[in-house]
Amino acid sequence: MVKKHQSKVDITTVARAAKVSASTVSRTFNHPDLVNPATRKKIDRAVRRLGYIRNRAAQAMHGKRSGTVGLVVPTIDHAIFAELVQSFSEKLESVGFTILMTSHGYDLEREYAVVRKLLEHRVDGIALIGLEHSEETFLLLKQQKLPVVAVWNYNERSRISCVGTQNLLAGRMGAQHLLDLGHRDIGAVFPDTQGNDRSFDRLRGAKEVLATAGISLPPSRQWMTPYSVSQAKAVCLEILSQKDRPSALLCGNDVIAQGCLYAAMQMGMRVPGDISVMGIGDFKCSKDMEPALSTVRLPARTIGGQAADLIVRFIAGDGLDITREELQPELMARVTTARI
Amino acid sequence: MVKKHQSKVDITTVARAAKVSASTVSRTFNHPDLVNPATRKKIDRAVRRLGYIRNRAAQAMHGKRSGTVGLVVPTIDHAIFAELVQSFSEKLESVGFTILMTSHGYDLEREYAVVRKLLEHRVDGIALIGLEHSEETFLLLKQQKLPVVAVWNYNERSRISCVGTQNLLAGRMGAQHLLDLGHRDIGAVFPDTQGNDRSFDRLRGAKEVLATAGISLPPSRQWMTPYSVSQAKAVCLEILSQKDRPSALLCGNDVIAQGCLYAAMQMGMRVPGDISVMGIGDFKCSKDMEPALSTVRLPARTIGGQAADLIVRFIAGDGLDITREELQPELMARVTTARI
DNA sequence: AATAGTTTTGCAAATGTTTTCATAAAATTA
DNA sequence: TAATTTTATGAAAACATTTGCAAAACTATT
Repeated sequence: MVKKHQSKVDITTVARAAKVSASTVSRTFNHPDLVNPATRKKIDRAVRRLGYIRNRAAQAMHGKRSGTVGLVVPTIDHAIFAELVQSFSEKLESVGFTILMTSHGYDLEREYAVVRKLLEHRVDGIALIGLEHSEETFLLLKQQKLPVVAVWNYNERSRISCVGTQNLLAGRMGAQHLLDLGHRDIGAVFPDTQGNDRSFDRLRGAKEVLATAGISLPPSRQWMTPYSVSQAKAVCLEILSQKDRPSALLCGNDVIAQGCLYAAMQMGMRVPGDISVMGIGDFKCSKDMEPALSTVRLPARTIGGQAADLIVRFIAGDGLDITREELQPELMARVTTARI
Repeated sequence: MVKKHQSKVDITTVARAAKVSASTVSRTFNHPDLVNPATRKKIDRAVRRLGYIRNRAAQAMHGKRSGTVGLVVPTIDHAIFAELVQSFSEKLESVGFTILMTSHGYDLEREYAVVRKLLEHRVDGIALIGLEHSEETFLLLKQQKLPVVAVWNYNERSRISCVGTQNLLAGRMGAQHLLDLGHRDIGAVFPDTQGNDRSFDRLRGAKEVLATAGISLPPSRQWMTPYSVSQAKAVCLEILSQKDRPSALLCGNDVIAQGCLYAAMQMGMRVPGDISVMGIGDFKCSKDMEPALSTVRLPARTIGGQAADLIVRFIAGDGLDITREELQPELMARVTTARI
């Protein structure tokens, strides 16, 4: 082997090496059945020898699909979307797509920017978390006539296809559970609901249920903390140390609930003896916490999988009508909540 | 407005609408200073009106960079890489790159396949987790002359550039800490070290230190569990319930340690009173656990940030010499470990 | 052996950009 | 005002592929 393959090798390099035309090489990749097995073997060898790698960019220029799907999440830094993202991308990768993942840190302006970026890359489809997006984003997406799926939330009147649960229901279930256990003085620990419809709906659901039971949720019974164990713990330390504390805490999600648990533990309080703690989400390790966390299960893996299926179906060209798939949250009454 | 812009709008559509040539439109994007502000405004308007979005694929064909960086992780489903990935992509996104993320589930064969896929997409650079990869992968990467950075591990003789810590050191520090506290009967709870050099090195480091102290780590003192709170908890329940249990447990990472903590709690055992638990990693919430987890801190955010910097530098063209950046693990002695 | 049918291949056009080079227009200098 | 420099624009080639069409090479059928 005298000659090193320094310079970039493209399809014509391969063609020359195999003594065929570029078209034939292209065909070996895209329609192998149309080319003579013998030729195919020759070409295969050349490809291997030269270390040729197809250029998706060039393919994509022919209206061919790019083979990528965009995934837009608020953040990657948390357990929250981990299972969702994993099941979503597993499924898509299994049918040959690559995921272009971007995050925007709960900033809908930045979301618009990253969606644009994905569009520049000519993704074959886009999945977004949640149903709250800027008007510009919706417009952009509509204009493109691109498969789009909102994941995580379900809403019967959503402007785009969605697969997820009604967070409203989850909020209701959480509150109802506490009510059923006899709690009347309930505190809510939620993240900022700005640009976060999941959280907003959950809180709204909870308030609804409480209201019909004649219980209000005054500002003094609401606390705000981002989705962070640390910060939630800090907030809860304050809540728990005030003498007039609620008998139960409904948390915006399991991360916050975990913070609460740790706060209680640090103060030597018993859960659920001294205070009940209710989460929302049911993350992978919630059932293993000590005490095991009562929560409302949102079927993340199922959602991710179905969302992937849906987007694949869209890309395959089964129309683009708005499709909505609802999955049900489920009460997981475990140890951290008890009758008062 | 009579005519809808149904058909795909490309650069020439815009050019026509703005009554200029395609070149000028292209220039407005790539070298705005070369075009007359007035023309630029005209073009801007046309772009906006038509909803034009540049086609990166077509750009990429000109040797122009694709604006993407590939990130290959074993899994997205865990806390383990969350901080790393977040800081890595934050930094890259801030300079205009988009992340192409793929996972392989600790399978080095699949890793090869996904790397190939990234190459097809003509990423401008690739970051991989760890330094253990298949020979084929190394070959492929070398052939391509592409910026490549291995993240998480440091090794002075690595075959590719790397930024990370010596997991060996982390393992040593963990073991040493337990030794310093007087523990002589130590158990190790680690994941399978197959295809996971991080874990392998940590265990090796621990064994080394123990050996020099004259302590061996017989099979009966080693347990295996994947990185999962649930499964770690299950394994630890067994460990703790045997009457001849070690006085301290060194865990492969903080997720496993968390499982141990929960197991102890469930059995009503005191940590560190009845048993000491040591983690490795120092995840975001480790300091907030109750009791606060003693662990060896691996500076994930710093690693992610520096890796991103390095890859940007590579892409910018500052040569491709193998560069190695070492970050130090740090002992975080907290509450879960105590003098025997 | 001639014909018809089938399989395999290559040519050339097309895809959406960027960039080099040339040219026209405007601004500056003498 | 003429000559020179600068600025702004367009034409066309280039990039790495795919694909429609047609030619060439086989096979099968008479």
